[in-house]
Amino acid sequence: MDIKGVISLSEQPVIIKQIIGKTLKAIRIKQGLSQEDLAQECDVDRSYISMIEVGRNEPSVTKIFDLCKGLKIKPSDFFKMVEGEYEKTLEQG
Amino acid sequence: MDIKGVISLSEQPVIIKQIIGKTLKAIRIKQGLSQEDLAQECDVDRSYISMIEVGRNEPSVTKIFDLCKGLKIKPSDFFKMVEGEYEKTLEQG
DNA sequence: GTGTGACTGCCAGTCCGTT
DNA sequence: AAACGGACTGGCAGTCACA
Repeated sequence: MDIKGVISLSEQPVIIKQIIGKTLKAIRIKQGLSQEDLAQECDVDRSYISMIEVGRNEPSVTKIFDLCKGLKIKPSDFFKMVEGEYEKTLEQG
Repeated sequence: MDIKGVISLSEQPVIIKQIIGKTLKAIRIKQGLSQEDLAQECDVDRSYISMIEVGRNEPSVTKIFDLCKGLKIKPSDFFKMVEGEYEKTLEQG
């Protein structure tokens, strides 16, 4: 088994949904919004925002696009952040 | 195959899953891979690849990361393509 | 203003047949 | 072979009520 196999095993190495939640929360806080504010902006349940941020639910891509609209950021920027955090987590193991 | 014809008359403005499928297929074809090749690479069912490409299923972000690994591209690049197509579709209305 | 147990409906994902 | 699609099911997305 080579290096590649060690790093990129497919079992359950990095939990993406937790990274998504962490990223979402960071952006929301930075913008001075409450979960409730964001929920209304995106027309979703407030507790749903909570679940995402805590890493209990993984939102679909469609939902992420909605959330990004509420946050007034580009989805591609959001995913870039997620990817960065993902790679960082992989390195740390 | 054009996205426009696929959009239903429901309130959904743009169907992200259709764009994801279109994007995935374009990349796969460009790399000269069959659905089966990619399925094996990502350890998923072959017909699942088909469903995504046809726009019947919307894969989770986690699955998209898996698929990108199989395609050897960066997820952020994938999402950038999706976003580009999304905005293009919005303009056309 | 935020987290969470409990619940339900729906859809992601698979199996298998068809082309 | 290579792709599509009908039919099925388990699990999770998403909601509500409360803490």
